[in-house]
Amino acid sequence: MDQKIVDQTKSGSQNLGQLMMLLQRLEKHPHTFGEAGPLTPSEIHTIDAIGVEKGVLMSELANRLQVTKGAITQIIVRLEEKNLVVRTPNPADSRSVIVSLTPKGISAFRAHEEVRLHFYRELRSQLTDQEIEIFEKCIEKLCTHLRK
Amino acid sequence: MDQKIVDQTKSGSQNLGQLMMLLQRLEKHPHTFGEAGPLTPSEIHTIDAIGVEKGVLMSELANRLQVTKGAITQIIVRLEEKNLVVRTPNPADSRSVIVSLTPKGISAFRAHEEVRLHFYRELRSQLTDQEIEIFEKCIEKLCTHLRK
DNA sequence: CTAAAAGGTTTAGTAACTAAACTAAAAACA
DNA sequence: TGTTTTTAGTTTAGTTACTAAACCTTTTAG
Repeated sequence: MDQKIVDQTKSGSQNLGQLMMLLQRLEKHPHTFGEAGPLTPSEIHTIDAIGVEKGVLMSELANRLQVTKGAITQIIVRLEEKNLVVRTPNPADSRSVIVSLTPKGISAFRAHEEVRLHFYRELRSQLTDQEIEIFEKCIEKLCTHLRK
Repeated sequence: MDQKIVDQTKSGSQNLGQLMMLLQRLEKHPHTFGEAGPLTPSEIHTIDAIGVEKGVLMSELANRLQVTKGAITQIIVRLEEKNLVVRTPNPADSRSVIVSLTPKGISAFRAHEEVRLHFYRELRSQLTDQEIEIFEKCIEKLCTHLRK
């Protein structure tokens, strides 16, 4: 009777596990984005977290990426050497440092955004409007569920 | 007009990015499974890939986990030291080695399976039957899409 | 005005790899 | 059959992406 549900749950959770594995694998190797040379996953991830809007403090970045301040210092040094970000002193508080993207960094950000969008558009093209709606809802649920 | 679709695609791809980040974060720290002590993500992942059915060759394991043979040797040495796996010579081919789970390893496998199932059941409980069906379909599409 | 907190950096150490050189056994070939 | 090539696995040295802890500087609080 409810053996069917048990089996469904099992295969569904396995599929979800599969998906997680594939996503992880996707984000494992360096890729070239825009004018920037090949960037490691954590480099492009950091650029993504800085964003194009305005500068970010080191500590805010550590917060967004959920790593220690020391880790941020290290990766920002590397990105600065590659001319993808700049560090400017914060006029409002001389302890802190504002990190922002250089034009080259912005180009990498845009290129990465484009890759994501392309991927997602491709996926959407294979689904009906109703399916898309439900899928997005599920992803959001999954996210809130993971954040707990 | 189709500005709406553009915006939807953008937010959807951002949600998917969010999901990827959360999944990555989830699989970042060691956890305790069954009788085994705390296991790192790659340790439990390897145990998962070995499975309870029957032994696996080192090379098959490298294949499943998509890492080099050297990486497998290293992690299997560690898992063997922790008494979670055993290496037995392959009677059919003396070059190769069969890896299989010890009772302690099996207990970790089961515990991990249970965590996944619990997580997935929880998610399902928040969705209607129809939503579940569509969600699973989307996950499968996403998987095949990622494997391309 | 001093003590504590907050922002960053530095250093040493770890996990999880890779690439390349290596050994041994099995398969292919000629 | 004997030799070459391939396959299975190991070893080693080096890399990336961290963490934890000690350390400066400023800023904020009592």
